[in-house]
Amino acid sequence: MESRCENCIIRQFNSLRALSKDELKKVADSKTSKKIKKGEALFIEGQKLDGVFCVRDGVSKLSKLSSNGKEQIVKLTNKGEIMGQRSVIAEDFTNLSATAINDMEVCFIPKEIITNTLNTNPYFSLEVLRHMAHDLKEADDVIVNMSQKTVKQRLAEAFVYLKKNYSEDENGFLLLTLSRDDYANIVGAATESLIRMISEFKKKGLIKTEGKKIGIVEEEMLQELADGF
Amino acid sequence: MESRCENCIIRQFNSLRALSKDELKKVADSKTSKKIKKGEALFIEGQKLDGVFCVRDGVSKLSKLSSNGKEQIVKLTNKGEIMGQRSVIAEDFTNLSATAINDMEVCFIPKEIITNTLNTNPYFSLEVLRHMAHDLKEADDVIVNMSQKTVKQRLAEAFVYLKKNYSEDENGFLLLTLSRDDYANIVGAATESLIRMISEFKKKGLIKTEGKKIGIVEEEMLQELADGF
DNA sequence: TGTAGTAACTGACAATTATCATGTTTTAAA
DNA sequence: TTTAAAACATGATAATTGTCAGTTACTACA
Repeated sequence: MESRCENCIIRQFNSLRALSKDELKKVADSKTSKKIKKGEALFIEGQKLDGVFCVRDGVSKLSKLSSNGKEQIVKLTNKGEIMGQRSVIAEDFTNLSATAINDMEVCFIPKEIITNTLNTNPYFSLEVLRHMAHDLKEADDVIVNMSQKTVKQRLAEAFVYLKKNYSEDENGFLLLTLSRDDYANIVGAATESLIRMISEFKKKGLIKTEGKKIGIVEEEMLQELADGF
Repeated sequence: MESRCENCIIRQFNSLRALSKDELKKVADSKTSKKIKKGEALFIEGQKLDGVFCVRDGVSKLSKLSSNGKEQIVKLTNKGEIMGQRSVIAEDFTNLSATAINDMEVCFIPKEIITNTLNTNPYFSLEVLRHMAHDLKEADDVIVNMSQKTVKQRLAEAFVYLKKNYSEDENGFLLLTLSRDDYANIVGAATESLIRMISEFKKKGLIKTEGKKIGIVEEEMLQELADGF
């Protein structure tokens, strides 16, 4: 897998599209590709990152440990996203851990390339800035949801979100399969509470399950539930 | 109050310090100063902002309405901070409302100046980026606290935060006086629950009150409480 | 292919938090 | 200075959510 960034479609979806041909060449020359197996960590909260990760394939969770020892999932990354930029830009330790939810393919880009380009190419900075602005807005939304909604509402919202962003297979099951524990850590609830709620949703016909797999049956009703009706 | 940005100390604390003399002059020529009274809004969720606000004095709350109609305070701004940049950069409606908690003095800088400078001065972009990276990290922390901590812990944390960031008067009362409602909206709880908790903290000698004013008595114990001991 | 370990699930109960109702105090305006 | 409105406060109760203690089901691997 030594493909050149110049030919990589993924980059169209992130800030790397603002790079010139020359810059892109430099990235391609210094990047390394990695495969990460399901369950493995890309990086861990508190580490110093010496580069960023560009996700070619697979999904990861960005999480943080609370002082009570529970993990909170802050964000799921999409294909094409860049991880670790916050830490590289702020020259700071990561505040989050990244763990592969399924098998992943990522490219690692050393931080020197990133910071150099930030210093010289304002379009790149602006792209990164836009992306971060988007993340910040999403984070605000999460804060409001976490503080003002019940666990039931948050779970309903999570299902709608997953369907919209990670689509489903031919039988109507979410392509992204999360453990009950992961769901609990997204929604911020005890695993047992969450399992009960999944059972309840299933009983009401809002979702269907098949082993770990979950399918969204009544998207509109889930959305209404999430909005408090 | 037609002071020149060139002489304004405030700018040392935000991304405007990356501006050249010329750029600063342009800002000074196009900026307007405003006084905002306690309780008044600087902007409201959903508005299109045509500039950013640089806070010279006073404190404001950035908040967002949940679908249940309750307000959630996402962040308090400090003197020197710039508000509205996320919206201007993303060319997006504001996702937050900004309301003055006490009387404020702010400078309004038209967005054209900001975007022009972002396009031409990479140091400025980088400064803005760093600031946004910081905000994003803080937002992650808030998410974790909101999801994993009890109301009691969150309130304890809020008190410690307020003492650290907004200091206190000669009698040991927090300089920033918030209504019980505001506290409830920071902590994400019903006002009644919050009032009860304040009474409890007071009874235990962790804080003292005098009308609306609140003083932190046992900072370490509050911090421990916040961390779950 | 058995078996250990993990994940999924359920019940009973306790703790936390919200809601409603009501009273008191403070604030601001006539 | 009176008076209405808002903010603060408390009690009773209900709803939500967490915890503990188990059982069952799946998965991996020796």
